[in-house]
Amino acid sequence: MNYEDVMKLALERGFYFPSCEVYADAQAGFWEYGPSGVSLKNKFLELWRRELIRRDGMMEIDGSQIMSKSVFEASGHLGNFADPIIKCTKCKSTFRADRTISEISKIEIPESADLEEFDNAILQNNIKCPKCKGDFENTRKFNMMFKVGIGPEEEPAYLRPETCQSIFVDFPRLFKTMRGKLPMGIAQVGKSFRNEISPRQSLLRLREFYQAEIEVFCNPAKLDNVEKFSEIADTVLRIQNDSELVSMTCKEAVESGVIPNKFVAYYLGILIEFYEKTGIDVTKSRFRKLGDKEKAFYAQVAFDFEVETTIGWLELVACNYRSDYDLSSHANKSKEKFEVVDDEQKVLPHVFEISMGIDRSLYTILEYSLKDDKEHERIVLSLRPYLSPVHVGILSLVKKDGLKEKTDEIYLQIKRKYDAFLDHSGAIGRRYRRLDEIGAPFAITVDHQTLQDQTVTIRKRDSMEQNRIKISEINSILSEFTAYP
RNA sequence: GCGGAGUUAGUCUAGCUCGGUAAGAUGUCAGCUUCCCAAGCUGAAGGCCGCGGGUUCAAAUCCCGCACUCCGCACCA
Repeated sequence: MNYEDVMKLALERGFYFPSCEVYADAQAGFWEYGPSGVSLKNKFLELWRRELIRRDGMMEIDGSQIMSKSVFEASGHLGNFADPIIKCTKCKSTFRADRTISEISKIEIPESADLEEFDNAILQNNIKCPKCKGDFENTRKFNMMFKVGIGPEEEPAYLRPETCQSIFVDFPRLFKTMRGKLPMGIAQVGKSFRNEISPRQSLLRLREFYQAEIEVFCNPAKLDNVEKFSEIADTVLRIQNDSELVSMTCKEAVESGVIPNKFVAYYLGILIEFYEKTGIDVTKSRFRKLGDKEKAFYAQVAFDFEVETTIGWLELVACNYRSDYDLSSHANKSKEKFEVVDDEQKVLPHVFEISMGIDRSLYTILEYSLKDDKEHERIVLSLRPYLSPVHVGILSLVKKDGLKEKTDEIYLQIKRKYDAFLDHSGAIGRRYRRLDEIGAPFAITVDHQTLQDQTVTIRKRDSMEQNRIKISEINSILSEFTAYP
């Protein structure tokens, strides 16, 4: 199913919808998760914790969203997380200064250059607005961070543009107090904020968005000394290097040099094993190795994990080898010591990060799971049972003859343990269809026979087949089939 | 931010040319009936027609701004 089908489902069934929508001054790029969306998101994150955090023995923190100016001076975001832009005085169109100059005059100025360099180049080469030939205003920087004023004096601080900065800043304390030992993974789930020029496509480009970030701190001398590598040595990765897409095992990727070392390969391996369990078809995915121009300013080696969707390739995860960029910057700025002892030697750890876009991942899971079952005239959200917002619908075939009461009784027995939805009203087929649309993998129906022999029917979402089971078996069956893998 | 297309009940759409205080389908809720896959009947709720201003006795309809959504450009998780 395509973007519009997913969007419609999201709006109608409470997955997500625009923020502040009743007001005309609502800004673009802000969306809210409804009940189904929150339930899906929570389950997705639980899977992430199981498959990455616990699997690798990482620790998880929860940092502030507002961070001090110094953090972003050190991280480089104040200087680099900004585009030089120029605005036409006549038609008010805005352009990227570096791109416009290179297109018209073939002069390459790095985007981090002084603003005067852009102005000079524009003057000397007589560069005019490509649309209306008007003159440009002076070049200015558009920083994508949201600035906030703290307290009555409005002391400047910023909403974090990525969650990981608190991980870097907290690293010395965590290493000391949590008995740290390299390699050490620290993870965080939370909101990040970027003042995008043009937010677009609901969850896919937001100004306020969720990230699940993992920063693994390691000894740069030991990047090929990875005990756990054997766990993923035979896991297949699809890697796009330049224009060529190749499928190879992690072991082959390291041996051929496509991936620089076992350390990076291990994390790409467990990442793809995680995504396999979300229901996304990983044969439609790739790790795209980024060229120098595409990489973020802090990255030494970068792979984007992308999945093919109906609106094109979508970047879900950025995997960056950040070297000691962050720790040395924070060490210099703060004068704190960020070195740690590994094998009786002082080292400044290097960092490999797995920066996951949660909202985009959830969208992609929905798109891959949503099916149009034309034969039975229904829309089915075939989510993996452990990700479904509702695990089971509890239905009475009819309300009368005590069936309603019996149904309520069963619902009460299981509602704390499972996400169960109780429904008595309307035709039974209609209720099954509704459950199909929110992805409930099971429906339990109480009928007249239930009152005689304490059995119910259990219906499976994907096959629509029904079996009769004992009430006493409901718990063990649901427990088995809604369990995480 | 630019260019193009849109915005009328939860959803989809009619009405706009030719101003006269909103229509249908579907969905939702309640009841009856049937009793295992969107059946039927009855009833109800739900819309300051994206927002603001103007023209007019009167605006969903005409005019002007703005916002948002979608498609391209550029940027990114």
